[in-house]
Amino acid sequence: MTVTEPTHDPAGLTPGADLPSQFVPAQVEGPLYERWIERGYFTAGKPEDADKPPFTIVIPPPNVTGSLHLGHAFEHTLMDALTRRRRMQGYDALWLPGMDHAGIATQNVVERELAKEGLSRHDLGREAFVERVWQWKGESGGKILGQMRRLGDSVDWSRERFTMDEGLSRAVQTVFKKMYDDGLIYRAERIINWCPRCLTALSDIEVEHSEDDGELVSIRYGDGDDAIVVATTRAETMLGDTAVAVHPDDERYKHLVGTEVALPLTNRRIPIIADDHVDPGFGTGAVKVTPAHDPNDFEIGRRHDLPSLTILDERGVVTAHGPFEGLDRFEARPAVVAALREQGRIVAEKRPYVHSVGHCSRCGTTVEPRLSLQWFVRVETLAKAAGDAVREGKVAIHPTSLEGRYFAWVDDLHDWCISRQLWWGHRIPVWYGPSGETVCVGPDEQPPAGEGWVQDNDVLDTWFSSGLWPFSTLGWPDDTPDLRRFYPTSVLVTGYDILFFWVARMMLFGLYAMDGEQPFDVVALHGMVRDKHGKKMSKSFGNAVDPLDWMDAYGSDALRFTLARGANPGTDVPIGEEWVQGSRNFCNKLWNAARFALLNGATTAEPLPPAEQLSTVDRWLLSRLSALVAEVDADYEQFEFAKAAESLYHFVWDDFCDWYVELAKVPLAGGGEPARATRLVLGHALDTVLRLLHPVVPFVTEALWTSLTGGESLVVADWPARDATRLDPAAEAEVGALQDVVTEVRRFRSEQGLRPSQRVGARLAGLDAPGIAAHEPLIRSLTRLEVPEDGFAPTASLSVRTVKVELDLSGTIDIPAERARLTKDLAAARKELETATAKLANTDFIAKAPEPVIAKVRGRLTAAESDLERISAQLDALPAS
RNA sequence: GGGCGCUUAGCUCAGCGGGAGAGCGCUUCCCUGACACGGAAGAGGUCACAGGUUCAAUCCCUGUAGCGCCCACCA
Repeated sequence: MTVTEPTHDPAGLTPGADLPSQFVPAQVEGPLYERWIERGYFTAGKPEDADKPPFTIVIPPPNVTGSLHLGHAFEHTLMDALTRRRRMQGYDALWLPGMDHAGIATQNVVERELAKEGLSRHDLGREAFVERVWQWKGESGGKILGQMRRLGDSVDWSRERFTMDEGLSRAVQTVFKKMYDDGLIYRAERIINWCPRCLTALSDIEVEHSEDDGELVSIRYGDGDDAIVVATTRAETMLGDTAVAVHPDDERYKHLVGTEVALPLTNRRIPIIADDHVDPGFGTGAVKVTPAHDPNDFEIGRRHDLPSLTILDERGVVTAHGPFEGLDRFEARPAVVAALREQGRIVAEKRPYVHSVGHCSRCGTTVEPRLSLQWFVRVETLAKAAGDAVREGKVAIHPTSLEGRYFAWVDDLHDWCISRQLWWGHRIPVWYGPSGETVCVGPDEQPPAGEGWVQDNDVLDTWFSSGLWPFSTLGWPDDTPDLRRFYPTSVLVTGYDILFFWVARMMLFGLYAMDGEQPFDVVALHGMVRDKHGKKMSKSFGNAVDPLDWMDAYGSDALRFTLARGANPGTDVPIGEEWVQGSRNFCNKLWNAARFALLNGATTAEPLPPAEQLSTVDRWLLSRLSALVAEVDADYEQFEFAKAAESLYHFVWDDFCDWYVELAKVPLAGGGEPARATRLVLGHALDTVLRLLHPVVPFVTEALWTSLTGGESLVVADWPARDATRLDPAAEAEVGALQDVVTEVRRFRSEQGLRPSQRVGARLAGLDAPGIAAHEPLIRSLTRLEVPEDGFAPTASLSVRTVKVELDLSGTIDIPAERARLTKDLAAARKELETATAKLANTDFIAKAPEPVIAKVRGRLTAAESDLERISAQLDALPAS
């Protein structure tokens, strides 16, 4: 290492520079990110990396019009940590960024903007509207990119993609065409979920069900002996009834099956039919059948060849039915009931009834089942393959407890409605001819020319294009170097909430389009970020947090570390500002530990000396460090970020700062060979910890590491190797004993009310025992016990393990306090003795418990015995107050 | 209506067959020459309830209560 003259550099970016006493994230983050970008560290697939194994993550593309919320920050922290670690491990790591056009969501946002100007999309026309959305995308997308830079995301910006890119659009068209030709995409008239506000079809998962209050009314159809009573929560749909259905075995109605009944309020007569679907136990056992407005009824209608009568238009307004025409469905409902009541046909009054109602996941409007002509994906064979890929272990789902949800969905999937009556999205590449021809147009084909040909007006479900993301972003359908190198992707990191929306769809498409090759090897599912009381974050509830606010206040590292600490696989993450403050404190602690080390000449310029040349304390730290490397490495591998972060936190704060640094002050002050060794241990331990922490907290670690080592960058530094040779149980035991002694003396001091500044002379005995030998200076340093002067007169004593400490309290000992303390300890020791004795007296225990367990209890017994003896003696020796 | 999960310190959560843990909060003392975004020492829990299995249960099994999530075309 070249020796650099220390200069004042508040950012701490210059090797050898002085560090300020507080870590100031704002001074470090921007310059470091710039530097990383300039040096091209995040660019994958460079020629010189050709020999490295590839590692790929594609980002779950955020909605262009949005901004990143804490959930994104969480997800990005995990992906960045995985990517950075792999890069350090010597992989050619690609984290591919990008955004989603998010069809319906984006269109809604832009329409809302237009509404402020008093315009609708129809005022602009399709082309101008789409142009407007592109414009909006340009403005809005920038915010997300800025947030990603703030977070420190190590994405490969040269490969950024957007689902409406030309290349990705080609991929969409190619898949559509292939599926169309394979008969996996078809057009049909079906009952679909319709949003009367968004004016488009929705897929099943875009409908959210909630338990809503409704009213069940019973209506009498027909008169006299032929009368039949039906119940409904949607009275207005009776206008479209084309039958009444009963169960075939229902004796009450057998005589009526095959007859007709007059439909009230209209002059239509409708048949009474028998169908298994009807539950004779529910209500009256008779059901009104409205094929055009209920999926079940549609099926019944098909079975019985009933006509479908549509009575609501696309906005949910009643069409052409006398007095009700022009009424909204929710106005029509009470109007119809009132009219029926007037005719005396309401036989049971309205009854409150809670039932499940579907709502548009985008706008909350009650979904209307609607009969219409739409495009569908035939899902059966694709879903089977998607299920099998997980069953056969080709794709692993983490945590496995969430596999069940995946199977439940994939194994029972209805055909997927993919057409949307929107303008923003991939237009369906199908053209209709003047004489009813239908032509699906591939990406490199020209649409049919000539009079009368028109393209389908609809666009594709936004999840159609995001389902292609793992390969469309890598250049498919072309056989590109990227595709060959980086597909299948390594890990998919995403929330369990879009397991169905996205993960399952990528599986369907990936396996289909890539000839059975899975889109990713592992799916790592994370939970949702919640507020500090575990409540869902939402803007309307007022508990949503902009990650930028916390990054501004506490730094990106603090936010990232907080999120990582909460990342138990698959479980939700509560987060509050106090948590982030705690992480900020941790970063600052780390900063100051490094500052101490640098101030005291810590270095990595020379190799770590062999164990024989190191003190017990040094060997202890390196042993702990060795265990830490193994733990953290294994935890990262299993996506156990919370555990990894926790281990690192405690190593840094407890082992390194509270013990090692304090202990190191003694040899450092002494100089010579011990000081030299200490500087090396400080340097190497810090170096390793910074490497281990870098994936999670990239900024502080980078700033400190370059200062400490003078190295180029942690981003491209090597990941620490596990090294079991530094494990040293003897040193750990010895320092454990030392810690016990120190803690006990401190406790004594504290309970005696002795201030740290108060000089206390003490004589230490029993230091000849193994483990404590030669640690007297350390003990004195950490407990602030002075070497006794002439005329030392001990007035108090305590003993821990083999060590006896006699103190000169100059007659100020607080006898009642000491008696209370000892009495409490005595009681604890007695209890311990009792339980251990009882256990060992149990013959079943002796006979059946494994030997190590018994040995442990024996050990506890002897320890308790000696404690008892020791404490009793101390109590006896205590002068009467 | 199905399926899954949760109930551990004031709060948020780890742990999971053999001596109850963390962070924050709380109490006392301390601005000691890395750090007050700090240091030291503490208090605080019949691990929801009831049975069962076991030498041993917070941990396994059964049931009860409360909470949460997902799925579902029952009028």
